[in-house]
Amino acid sequence: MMSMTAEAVENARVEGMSRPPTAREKILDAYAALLRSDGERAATMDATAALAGVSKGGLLYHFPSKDALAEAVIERLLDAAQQDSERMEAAPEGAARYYVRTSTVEETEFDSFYQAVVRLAAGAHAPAVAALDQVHGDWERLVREDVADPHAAEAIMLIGEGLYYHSTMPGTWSRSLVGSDIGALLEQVDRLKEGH
Amino acid sequence: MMSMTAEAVENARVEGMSRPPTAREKILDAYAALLRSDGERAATMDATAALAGVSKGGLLYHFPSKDALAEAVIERLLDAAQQDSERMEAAPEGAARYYVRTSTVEETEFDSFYQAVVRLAAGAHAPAVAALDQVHGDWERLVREDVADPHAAEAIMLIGEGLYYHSTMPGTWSRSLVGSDIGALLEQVDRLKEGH
DNA sequence: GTCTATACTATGATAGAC
DNA sequence: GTCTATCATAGTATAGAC
Repeated sequence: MMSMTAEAVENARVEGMSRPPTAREKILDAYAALLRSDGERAATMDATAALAGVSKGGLLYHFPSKDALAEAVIERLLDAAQQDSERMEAAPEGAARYYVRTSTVEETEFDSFYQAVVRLAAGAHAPAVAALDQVHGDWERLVREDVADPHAAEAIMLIGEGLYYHSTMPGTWSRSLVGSDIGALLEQVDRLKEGH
Repeated sequence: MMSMTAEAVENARVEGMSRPPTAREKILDAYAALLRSDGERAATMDATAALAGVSKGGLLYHFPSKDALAEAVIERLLDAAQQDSERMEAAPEGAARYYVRTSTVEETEFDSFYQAVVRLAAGAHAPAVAALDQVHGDWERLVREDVADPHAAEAIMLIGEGLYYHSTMPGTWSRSLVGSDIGALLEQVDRLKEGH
C-alpha cells in the first residue's frame, strides 16, 4: 500500500478524517502539552520525546531544532485560528458573544495550541508574540464590527482576555471564575453591547 | 560607624527612607526584571548576577539557591499586595474602580513583582501559584463588597485580569489596548456596577 | 523513519581564597 | 561580603547504525 503524500495527510487532517496519529503529531502534541502544564522551562526536547514515546533522535528527525518545534506549534495555532475567525464572523449570536463564550477553556485543539503559544510568547519568543498579535487583531476587528460603542467593545475584549488569562494559569483561583456561570457573564456582555 | 541590623534595614524600607540599594536588592530587582522581560527560561542565575553587577558567587551568598530567589520575589509581592489591598479598601472611588484603574501597567514595584510572579506561576512554581491565588482572592473579596450584583463583579474582575494579561505580555497588540483611554473603560465599569 | 552513542554548551551549585 | 575556580548534571545538537 502506498503511503499518503504529506499533502494528502494535511488534507485529511483539515477535512477531519480520523486516522492513527503520526509520530510527528504525537511529538507536537506532547510539546504543546508540556508548555501548557509546566511552562517553557520544562518543555525540553528530552521531556517532549519521552512524553511522545519516541527517542530523542526520533524527535530530531521530525524537528531538527527546538525552534522548529516552536514554529510548528505556531503554525498549528494560526491554522486553527483562521477557522475560528470564520466561525466567529458567521456566528448568529454575534462576534462579541461568540468571543466571550469560547474564551473559557474547552479542551479544543485551538485552546491547547493557543495556551502553548502564550507560554512561548511569555518567554519573549518573537514569532510567538507576532502570532498572538495577529490572532488578537482578528478578534478585535470582528468584535468592533459587532459592537457599536468602541469603548464597550474594548471592555468586552478585556473580559475575554481575562477569561483566557485564567485559563492559561494554574491554581485554584482560576477554576472558580472559569467554572462560573457563562450565561450570566454573557448577559453582562449584552449590557455593555447595548450601551444603555 | 555601626552597620544597620537586618531589621533596621527592613524598617527603613517599609518607611520609605531612601538609601543606596544593597547588593541583595539589586540582585532581586535584576531577577524580577529578567523574569518580566525574557521569562523563566532566561532568568538564570548567571544572567541575574550579570545584570545586578555581581559575580555568581556574590549572588549565591545572598540567595543560596534559585528557589531562594523565587521565594524572595514572592515575599516582596505579598508585602506590596497587602499595602495595595489596604489602599483599595479605603479608596473613595470604590474598590471596583480602583482595581481596574490600577490594573494598567504602571512602573510600580507592585506591578514589577506581580509580573515576575506571574511568570514563575506560568512555570508551575507552586508557591508562586499560591501567592497569586491569595492576591486575587483579596481583590475579588473587595470588589464583591463594592459591587452589588455578583455577576457584574465577575465581569469587572475579568476586565482587570484582561488588562493585567495584556501588561504581562510582550508585543505591540498589548500596547494599543493598555494605552487606550482608561477613563472610558472606567465608565464601562460604572455601567456594569450600576446594573441598569 | 527511528534508534544509539556521543559531543558540546549552559546551568545550578560547591569550596575556598581574599 | 564578594570573588575565582571548579564540578555535576541537564539540554541541544550531530553522526551514523539499523
